Amino acid sequence: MLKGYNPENKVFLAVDCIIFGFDDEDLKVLLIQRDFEPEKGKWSLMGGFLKQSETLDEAAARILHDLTGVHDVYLEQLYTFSQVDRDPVERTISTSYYAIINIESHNEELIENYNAKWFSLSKVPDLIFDHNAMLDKAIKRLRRRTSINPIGFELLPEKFTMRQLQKLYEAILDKALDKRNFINKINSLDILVKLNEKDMTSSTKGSFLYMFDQEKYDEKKAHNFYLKL
Amino acid sequence: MLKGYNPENKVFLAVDCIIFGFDDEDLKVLLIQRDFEPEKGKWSLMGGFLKQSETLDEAAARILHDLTGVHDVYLEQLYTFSQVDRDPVERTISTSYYAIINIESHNEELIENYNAKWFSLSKVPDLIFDHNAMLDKAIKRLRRRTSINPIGFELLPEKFTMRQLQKLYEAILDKALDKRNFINKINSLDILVKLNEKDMTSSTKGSFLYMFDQEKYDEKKAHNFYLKL
DNA sequence: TCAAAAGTGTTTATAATACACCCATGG
DNA sequence: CCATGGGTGTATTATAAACACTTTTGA
Repeated sequence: MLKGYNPENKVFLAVDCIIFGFDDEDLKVLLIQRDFEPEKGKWSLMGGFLKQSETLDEAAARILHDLTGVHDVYLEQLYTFSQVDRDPVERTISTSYYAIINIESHNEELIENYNAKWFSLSKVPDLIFDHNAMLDKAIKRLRRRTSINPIGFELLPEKFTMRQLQKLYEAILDKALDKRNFINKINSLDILVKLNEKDMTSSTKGSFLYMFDQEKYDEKKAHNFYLKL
Repeated sequence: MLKGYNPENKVFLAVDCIIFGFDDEDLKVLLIQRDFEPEKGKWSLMGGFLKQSETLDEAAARILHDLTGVHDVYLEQLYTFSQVDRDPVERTISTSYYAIINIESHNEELIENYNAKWFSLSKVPDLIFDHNAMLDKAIKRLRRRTSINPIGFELLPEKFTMRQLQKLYEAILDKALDKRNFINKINSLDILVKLNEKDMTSSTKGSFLYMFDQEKYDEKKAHNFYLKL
């Protein structure tokens, strides 16, 4: 046997997915109620085990899809949790991933799954194992991330108003932003297209809709543009 | 058997440590030459397997100590690598950690281990497995990290000159910095103590030595102070 | 007519950058 | 006496922050 490749050292490696969504008001996280032991009935992140033939990235995408029907989202690795007793059944290490998705555009998929539900961050229940700690870490990362590279367009519908975008950032950063400064900063990034179209549902006056310019965004992202809010 | 806890899913979980050091000129990384298979004779990061009774943090500290004698350093988790064929022997996932240490203050420990050696970043050889990718990721993280929170005092002797500190930042960031601007910024952080003592080895005039004020540093770190260089 | 959201610029404060010369001394 | 690194300050520019009023129209 080669040094260290001792079967006694083998462990279960799980993957847990933290899925954020936004509904024009609150930042939410997707949880499922477990219908199996251990901790049956409790809420948890979407989790599963890594298989021999897949990478962690692939496992995260598979697990998310299997449990919620959601697919084609960009999942980013967050952290690997390894407390010895984190899983009461067997020694299990867990690598967590997080993603942010547009609630509306994935709702159909979710409706079919009765165990998955969105929770506002302020109303997240006690989760199994160390999942609350995972969620906390994901929130922190999302906040830091947001002020480095403008993340967040993934959370909105294709066409959105400045108000929606601002509310999104306020929800992520958990603080109020000045409307004029916000608009000026976003505009200075030059990654939005203003449409000749108004959203009339939000006010009597109606507000212009914007779209996100993927090409310009990709171009700028390559040089890591900062966005201090 | 409980859902998913299928022994077939078990994997080896390795830990690899990227140790950065600084010698007044270059940023270096500590590597060891393997004296066992696979890839015997090739250079690699300090690596080993996670054991059942320890966390990844503990495994990283143990492995670093076992292979180099170095102890009591702050190791931070970097990323978990999971390419299916990254290890030719067995399916092995690896969680990487990185640390920055003061070369001088750990040299005794290292001298006793003939297989460990410092390499300038520009002269790192081909490493085993995906260790070059790990190193690349660690360098990127270190650079980003450095411009958020002043890291780097760990890399210097207890007493150091402004020149040394500037050289260190230049080595980490891989770019030249303006002397006056650098000193002004560092001073404005108010975390250094200027000593009544000069280092005479570096020049005929001699340059004042500084120490790092741990108390002030901890105080400020709590509020995440930024340092843009 | 009024409530509710949309839209719009300027001023001020702070932070980042660019820049050049004299000093001290060991060899 | 000169080469080498040490030490120092100011002006300019760029970015962030604070701040208030007018517009529109459906209910």
